[in-house]
Amino acid sequence: MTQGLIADLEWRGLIAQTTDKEALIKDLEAGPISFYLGFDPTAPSLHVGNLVVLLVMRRFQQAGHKPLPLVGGATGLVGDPSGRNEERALNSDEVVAEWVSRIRKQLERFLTFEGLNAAKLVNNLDWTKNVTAIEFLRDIGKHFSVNQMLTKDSVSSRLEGGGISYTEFSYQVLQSFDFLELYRRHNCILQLGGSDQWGNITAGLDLIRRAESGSAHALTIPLLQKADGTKFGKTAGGSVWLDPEMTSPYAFYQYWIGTDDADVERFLKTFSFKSHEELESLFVELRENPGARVAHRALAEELTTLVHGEVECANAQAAAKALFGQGEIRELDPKTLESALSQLPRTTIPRGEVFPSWVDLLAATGVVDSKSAARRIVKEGGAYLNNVKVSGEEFTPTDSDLIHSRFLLLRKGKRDLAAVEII
RNA sequence: GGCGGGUUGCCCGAGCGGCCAAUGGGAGGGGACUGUAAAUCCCCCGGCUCUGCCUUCGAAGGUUCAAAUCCUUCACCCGCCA
Repeated sequence: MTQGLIADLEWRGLIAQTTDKEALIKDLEAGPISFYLGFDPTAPSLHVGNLVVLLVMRRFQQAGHKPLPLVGGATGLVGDPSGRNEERALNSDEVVAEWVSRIRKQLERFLTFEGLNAAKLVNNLDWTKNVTAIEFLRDIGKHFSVNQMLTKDSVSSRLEGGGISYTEFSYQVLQSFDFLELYRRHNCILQLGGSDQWGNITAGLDLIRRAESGSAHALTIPLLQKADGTKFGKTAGGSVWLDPEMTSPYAFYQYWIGTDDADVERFLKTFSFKSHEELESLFVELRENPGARVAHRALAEELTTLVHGEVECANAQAAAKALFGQGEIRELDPKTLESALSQLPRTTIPRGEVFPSWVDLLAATGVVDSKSAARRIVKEGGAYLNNVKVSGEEFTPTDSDLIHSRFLLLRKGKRDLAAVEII
């Protein structure tokens, strides 16, 4: 397996930059190595953008290497300036600690914590919290040249723009310290990261050289770009999270189904663990018969299964089939319908209560942001009840609109759905 | 510390006393076409008890019949000088 790891990553377009590639390959083939990849807790959950690098970590583990997934309990308190043109808002200790624990839990899903090359979760707060400011300045800071620090992209772009605080300026020193500590404690000789991490990672290599006369490697992964130039992993509603409470498995599945044709091949190469042959045949299918969306489905299925499990994936698929099916929604059997609707945002109305007007109902379910927006969408012909367009503002649903005398299915546009349940 | 410039809706950016919920672009939304894709075309894009009303143009006061537009103070940003 170790054999073509780097070649495989190259085929997938997952290598942006590496330090001496020959030496890296040699070390990788000489036997299992320890490597690390850090995630800063900047939100309560990881998102699909993190998945890109996380799955590269998984590939390394499958090739026999030992992952040290790091959660930035310390760095998350400071804020990484990379890729930002503004200072980050600082979060409180409690909030960051909470996010750390949630992210740890998520990471566990993607790596194996058993066997010879079991992954080991680490938190940089463990080795930074007891270091005094003086120790830090003397033992670590002394190895850094401010001249060099200033040349890092993350810093220089901020010097030209909105400025940078001493706090964020110091970030690269903290991250370097992590690499040094992991090198010392676990003989970690490789750090992975997004391509925006190159500067931070190489700073760590320098520190290892100066402090320990040691040498290590860096490998960065390109930031995933979308064909239309918009940000990967964002929808109108915000980021696509891995936490099912924040992005439902259904919404997660739908995100991948909606992938631009022009992006599908690259996304599959980035995320899929299928064999090259299987992938190639999907690409052929995509080219010859894009309307069938076979590759889109394969992508959505594999990722939803990986992140949410087979059961949730099956539910999301069943819901998609039921809700987007050409068939008459009323003819779905109650069980299928109920499980499909359970994937959607849901509003309840006590049985016997009068129904709100069409506009009020749309606003209440959250498919639109306000009543004005509801009126607008109704006028434009974009509002549907039970898959039938309802364009009169005056309309108010009645009992006869209920499916199986319990549900209403509201839709805005092609795919923005919500359920109303009478209880 | 001094002088000057700036802060406008999700973002960029016009407006510089009434004709301003505020030009334009982008993002976003709906419709048509197609395939839950892209491109294209049309429409929309503060809120509400919607032919009208209410709240917005960094914050708070003030002038005026009338302010995003004028004045005062405060906050933040950006230049130049010290």
